[in-house]
Amino acid sequence: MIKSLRGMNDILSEDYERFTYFIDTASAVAQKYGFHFIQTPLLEETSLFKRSVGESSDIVGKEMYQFIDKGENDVCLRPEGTAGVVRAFIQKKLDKAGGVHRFFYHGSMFRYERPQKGRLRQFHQFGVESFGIDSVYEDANMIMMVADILLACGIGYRLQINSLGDSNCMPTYRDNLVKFVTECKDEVCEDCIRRLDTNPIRVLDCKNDKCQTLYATAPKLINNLCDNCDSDFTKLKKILDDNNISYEIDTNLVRGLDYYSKTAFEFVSDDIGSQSAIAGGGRYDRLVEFLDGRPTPAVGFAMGIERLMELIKMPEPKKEGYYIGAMDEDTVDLVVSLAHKKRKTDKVTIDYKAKNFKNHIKGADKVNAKYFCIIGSNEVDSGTITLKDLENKTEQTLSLKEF
RNA sequence: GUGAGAUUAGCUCAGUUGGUUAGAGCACUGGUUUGUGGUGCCGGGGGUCGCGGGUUCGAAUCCCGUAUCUCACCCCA
Repeated sequence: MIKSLRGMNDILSEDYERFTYFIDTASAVAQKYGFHFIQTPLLEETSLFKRSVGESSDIVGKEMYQFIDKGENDVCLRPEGTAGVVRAFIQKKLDKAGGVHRFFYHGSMFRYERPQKGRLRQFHQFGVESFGIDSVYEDANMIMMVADILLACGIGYRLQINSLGDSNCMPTYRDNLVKFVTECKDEVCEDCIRRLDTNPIRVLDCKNDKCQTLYATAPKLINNLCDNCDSDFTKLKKILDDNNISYEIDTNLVRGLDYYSKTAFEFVSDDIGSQSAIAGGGRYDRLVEFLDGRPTPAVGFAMGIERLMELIKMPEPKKEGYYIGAMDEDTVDLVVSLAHKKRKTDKVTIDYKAKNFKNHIKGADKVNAKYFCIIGSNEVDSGTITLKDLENKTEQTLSLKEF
């Protein structure tokens, strides 16, 4: 038997119902916030991700589905959504057009990782990106949108926020942190030594207890923000307070992708295992210019749909459509014709076999039909059919033509 | 990439110190005498016990390898 590749799942039946329910719900919220759908290719030039996500990240370093295509182009399946949207934004010259551009997207992402709960090699994200607004109100707007989406799906969460500083205050802070960690280099774990070279800020969320004890006295970025970043962060907290969105400040919250600055946030769930981040995002004011666009402030987020799946509370399924059954072999033809006619406007389920009443009604219940009718010799003789409403348990008689 | 646990019917799982023909519940399917409600009753189909080796008179059971899943590390949505 040929099986799907490791970490790549089929989505069908109830999973598909949940999946599309989430996308429909999230899309509706995004549209209320004035965002427009954008679809970008699954395959992009590899350098796009090297320049945006960053070569130091694990994603680019070892998790990309990368290959040379038949035209000798170095390409890869997208590992995340933001880079492609930014590329499209620049390619369509929207950076030069000025103004505000707001997009949402959803689709498959690919990372060559060891699969576990909430982590797949092909997974799906719903995300939004907002270009052209440097106001912290837009950062808050993102957080409120995620909160609205999660609320609409009945999903509980904890919100963690932090500020990563900007090109003004971050580099100075990073140097100080490197100095601090270097001084206790003999005591920290191997991973942290590695992080000093690759991405020093990441030492802050090291899970090693010993490291955490050492870092308790490390300089905190939150205390070393420049005036602009500091006042924005204060404002962000006020907006969230004013709108009754509770949050925790996590000074160790570090986004894994290089392009983030200033506001960083993560929505986590305590009910889905160790891969607990269900949504994450933040500001990335420098990314457009890194990708050769005109400098444009931007902010966005992405949600991991697979991680949300088991948390989504679905609405009660409603009875819908018709079930038509034949009592005799020679009325099956009529049932098929009636179904064909009725399907112009409604969902219709039929069985090609003649059965008795009880068996047909079992079938009707199984497909959750709202109306039930059965065609036997009585109906053919009288030219009428009896329509039974399975919800209200009422019946009405119609002529075959009226049906 | 590292470590641990799992894999038996479509699904969830039993299966004794290795011993006849591998079971249950749910699901599926047929019947319940061709006309009014699902839940009742009676039947039926369905398994290369993940795959490949080995030990043994004999393996679902013990050993080795391998694939996949799960959990954790790493990383991230």
